[in-house]
Amino acid sequence: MKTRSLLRKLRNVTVLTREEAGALEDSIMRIERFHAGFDIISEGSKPNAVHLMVSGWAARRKMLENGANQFTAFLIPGDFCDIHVTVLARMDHNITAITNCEIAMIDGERLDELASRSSNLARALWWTTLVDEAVLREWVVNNGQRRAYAAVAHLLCEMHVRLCLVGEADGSSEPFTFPVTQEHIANATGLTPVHVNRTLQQLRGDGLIRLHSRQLGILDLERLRAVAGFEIEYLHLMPRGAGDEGIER
Amino acid sequence: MKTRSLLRKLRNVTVLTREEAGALEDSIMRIERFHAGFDIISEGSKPNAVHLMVSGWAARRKMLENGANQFTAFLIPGDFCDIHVTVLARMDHNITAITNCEIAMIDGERLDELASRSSNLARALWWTTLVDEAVLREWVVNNGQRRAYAAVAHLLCEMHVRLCLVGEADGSSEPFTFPVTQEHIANATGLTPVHVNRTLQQLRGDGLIRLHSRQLGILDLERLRAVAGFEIEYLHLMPRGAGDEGIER
DNA sequence: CGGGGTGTTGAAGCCTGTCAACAATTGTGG
DNA sequence: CCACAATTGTTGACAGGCTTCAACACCCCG
Repeated sequence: MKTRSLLRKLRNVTVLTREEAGALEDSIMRIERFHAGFDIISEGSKPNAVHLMVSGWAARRKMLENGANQFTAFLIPGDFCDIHVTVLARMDHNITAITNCEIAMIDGERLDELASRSSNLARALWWTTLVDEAVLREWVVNNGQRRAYAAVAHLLCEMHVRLCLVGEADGSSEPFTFPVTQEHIANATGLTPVHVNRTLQQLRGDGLIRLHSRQLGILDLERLRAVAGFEIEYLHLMPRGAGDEGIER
Repeated sequence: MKTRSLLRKLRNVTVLTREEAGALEDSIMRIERFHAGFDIISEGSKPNAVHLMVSGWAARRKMLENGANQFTAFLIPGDFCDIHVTVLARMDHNITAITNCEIAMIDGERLDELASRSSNLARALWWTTLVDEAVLREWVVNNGQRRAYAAVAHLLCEMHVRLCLVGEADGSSEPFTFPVTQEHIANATGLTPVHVNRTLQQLRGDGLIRLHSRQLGILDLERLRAVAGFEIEYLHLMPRGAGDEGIER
């Protein structure tokens, strides 16, 4: 079940039939593995398959002339790297593996077919795209308006919810795997690694989080969300009303 | 021809038949007018029509608890405010009129129909969506990595190209209408109005732009793009290869 | 045991924010 | 068409958040 995470995510907002789920699974042509630090998709390339994250973490990465990197998204299991690439000629950014990753290569045309046969599935796939966009807008806010302390907190809140959606975390204060370095957080928030370090120390000192050896524990979710100005509505989890296992609203 | 700007934009990347163009025009139910400063669509609302910018400028605006505003896009003629809203329950941000605006209200279902009948049109609409997303990623970079000077320059470069695409500017150094206040630029770049002012003075002093009474003249496009680190590829203008009237690559 | 990546700390400086006042421009009503 | 008000743009002084640079500690892995 390489689509396990994806299905779990979709089922937060819709009901999928066994057939729809099976068809998704069957659209996978093969699995590819990438080592941490390597590019899964490179800027300028033209992917000939849709890439779906099966396991591991990756990042959308834009490079600047001066060598700086800015992430525009973290990709976790269940996320598409490039649903709809077929429309555009070339990738305008890189997708880079943060940890070792398993990527499902999906036949794009077959996916289109499935969507045209099941309006329900089409809507669900649309939903993932639009939520990705909403997250991206929130990243603009993070980089533009929030101070380091709130920005880092917000990022942690976002990832926590998204991880919950695919079952990689739960609503408790139990630590979950959070395999990014402080430099990765810096690339995501537009801060320097040094300042991320100091900011994390503050968050730890304030009793909001625990973050050690790639394990993140959220000690006081309510307060963390408060300092982050995190409002969960932008993730659009409402539609079905069920399936929100353990995610605090 | 309320779809004039949209058609002009789409024709930069594809060929549209007279029928396709006519069908788009016919999908417009009515035109609504909004005064500068007012919300066209509000956070939390559920639009029952697709909104297309016909004339004027608007902005996607996210509000923070402290009252701060962050823009996540400037909308100009030919841009959709919310193509695909039907998929999500509610707007997670505001669309605010910067100038007086004319908005075409389009029947969403009819638009879906058109797209399903013409894969060419569907692709073109997809293209607009994906370019909007690419622009959004670039805004993350702008807010995260670029210094004020480069960020403002980049924003001007982006708007210049986009205005060219719909015929509101050309490739010359002739001034064109650029109806935003320094506060708007501040909201877009994550800077304060005061600092935007100083940054614009620098850009003017360096002989790169002229900006007075809502008219922007780009005096040295090449140098402006250089200081901005502006690389036009992210706007994905290639596909058709023609139609790039006066836009410098 | 060694080495590279990662995390941590300190000092110094700069970019940008803040506050506040004033100038210029635009819009409005008489 | 002028006068006034409101908005927008401009300037200066000062503060502060974050960066930069550099050194060192830690940890995991071969």
